Amino acid sequence: MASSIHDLARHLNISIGTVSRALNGRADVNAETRQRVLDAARKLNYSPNQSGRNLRRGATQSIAFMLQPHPGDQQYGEPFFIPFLTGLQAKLAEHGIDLMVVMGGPGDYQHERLRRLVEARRADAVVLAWTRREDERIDYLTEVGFPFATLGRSQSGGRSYPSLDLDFEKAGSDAVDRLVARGHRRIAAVRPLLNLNFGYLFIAGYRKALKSHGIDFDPSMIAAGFINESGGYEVTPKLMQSKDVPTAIIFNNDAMALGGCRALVEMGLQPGKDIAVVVIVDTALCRYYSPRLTSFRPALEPLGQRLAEMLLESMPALAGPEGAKIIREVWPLELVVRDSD
Amino acid sequence: MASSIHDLARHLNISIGTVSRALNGRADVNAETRQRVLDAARKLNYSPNQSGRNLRRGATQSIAFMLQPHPGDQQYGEPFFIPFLTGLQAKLAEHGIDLMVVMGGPGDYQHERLRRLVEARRADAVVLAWTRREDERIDYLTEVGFPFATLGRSQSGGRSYPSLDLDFEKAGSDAVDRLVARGHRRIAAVRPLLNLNFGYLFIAGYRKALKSHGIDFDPSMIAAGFINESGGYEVTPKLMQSKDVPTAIIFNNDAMALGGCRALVEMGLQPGKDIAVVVIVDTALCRYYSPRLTSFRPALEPLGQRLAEMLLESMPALAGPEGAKIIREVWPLELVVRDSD
DNA sequence: AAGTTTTCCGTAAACGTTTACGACAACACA
DNA sequence: TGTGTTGTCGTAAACGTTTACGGAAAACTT
Repeated sequence: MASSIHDLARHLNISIGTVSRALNGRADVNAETRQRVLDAARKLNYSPNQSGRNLRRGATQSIAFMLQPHPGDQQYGEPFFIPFLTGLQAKLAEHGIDLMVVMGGPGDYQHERLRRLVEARRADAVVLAWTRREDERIDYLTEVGFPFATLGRSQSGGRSYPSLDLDFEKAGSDAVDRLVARGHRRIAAVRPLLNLNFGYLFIAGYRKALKSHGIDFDPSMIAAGFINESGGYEVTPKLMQSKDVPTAIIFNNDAMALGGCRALVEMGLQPGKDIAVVVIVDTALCRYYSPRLTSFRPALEPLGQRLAEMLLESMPALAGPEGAKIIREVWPLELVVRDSD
Repeated sequence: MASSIHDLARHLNISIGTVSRALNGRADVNAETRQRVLDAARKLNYSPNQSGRNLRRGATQSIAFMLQPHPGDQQYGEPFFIPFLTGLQAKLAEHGIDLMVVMGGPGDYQHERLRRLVEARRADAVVLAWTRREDERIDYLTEVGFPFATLGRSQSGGRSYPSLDLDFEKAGSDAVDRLVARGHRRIAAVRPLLNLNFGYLFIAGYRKALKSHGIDFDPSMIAAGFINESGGYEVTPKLMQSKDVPTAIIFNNDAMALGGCRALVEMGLQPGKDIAVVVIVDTALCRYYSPRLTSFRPALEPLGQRLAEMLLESMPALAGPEGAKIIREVWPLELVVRDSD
């Protein structure tokens, strides 16, 4: 069943070298023989064995993404990542590169996994997510010189790798601006528990905006929880117990917001009426909840596409002769006004 | 940076053959030299190049899953697949096999993609989902003799491959039984639009149960839509326009149910009070909606684990000498009683 | 017509493994 | 001492590609 380049060559009475050259579009092969090779390849439906090609080329023509549960949590954040990966895959496919999503098990120590992947050279590069402020994966990859790009910023690894991030700081600040403009002064924020970078950025923007409006920062207006439904559900009641109750809550993502709203409803409060709710990272859930939640929405699929481009351009082997460009970008989040604030 | 088996051999003053044998745990190598090799391998942190190994072994030690948008729709069904893939990956990892999720772009013609994957031998086997009654992918794979397993049954390909499915027929029938027991006679069903097998099974169970209760089947009680939120939203009003309005609706999955409930609320009906709602495939969304939706819940992660086992046992190359066993199983869905019926 | 360039193709070496085969030593047995 | 047996290892071929190199023929040039 497995037809190799030898079969093809024998069938055409031609050398395997020529066949290979014809298939790979090199210049030094006669137009007519090339056509014959192409036809025969289709007829015998030959397609080159990846392992052989990889070995010879020293590259796998594929890029890995580690989809892993949020550390400390059991959530994959898939409503966020799936559209992102769709974009990533689409752009890579244009360059004939495969995307390989490796799933990290719940109890998996991600770093070991990454190490194996890199050392075995299963992929030519890797895309990282859930970036932390100090990220040992980034340190490791820069140290061994393995190509990668990150979704999200970090303070590790210098400026040696492409990264693409959303402007959580601006979104946090815009959210406050908007709520203040609508008359709120007691504004709470729900952030992720661990030291994920986007959590810091969000809160930084939140505090900056409060200050600009002359509102004192009150630590009891901030709560941290797992970034899923339960996290929001558990944490929201605490905010409502402070003596000076908030009139608005900004959630760091929509899963948390859904949990938060559930808690509010159970406390007899109706989101959007008795208390304003704004969401920073809106995946797909916000628009289906009633009331539909006002949110900041990232352009996930374009984000994936762009990161693919940036990664490719940073890799000399793939980018062509003009060499490696390290690009870093921060994208805005689009405000989507709905009914909850 | 890339340390090969030659480096290791040279460093130990030993032949590469012996190194390879030591690393692969073969019997004909002295215990002491094996230890030396292992130590040196760790020290130089050597790990075998996958491409070389793949080429020689004729196997990639990895299994592919195509995660693709539901055809005709743009949804990936990720709340369903992510836990499933987690289980799949966990079991495969026990055998040292990687799971490679290849993302199909929205406009992607899946069959071409599959063909490329198979012909290039990027993986040793493939796991299929979204199985249809007649499935050209299954026909293709059986024809070329490429190992695979399916999540879901099909009528294609004979009994030559392992398959694991949920008992949608029983769930459909149980749902009706339960609703009838609670006094309903006008029971509607919302099924997926395309000829996906689980849709047929669900409706088959539904009709069988109706018959057993002496209720005539009424075609206007069935609606078909995209299996996402919008699908449920669009289709539900039609059901409510029939002259003899349903008092209960069974949705084929939770995304559709959410959309359906949204439509009902807009019509002034409160799910769980004015009209009963039951969901067949509950991923994670049901429990967060209010009222919490009564549903049939699949054990997704175990499902993935089991399918991995079944696939492995069907592959002589991996299963060991006792050879290939083709297993097919159908698993029950667990009823979770909540507040919506 | 001889020299020079161009076009096309075959040869063979490499990429990093695994493994069949044989070699050699050590040991056992008669 | 000769013959088998066992344990351990080295040699070299293979897996399917790609590509540097060189050579023969064809096409120009003078």
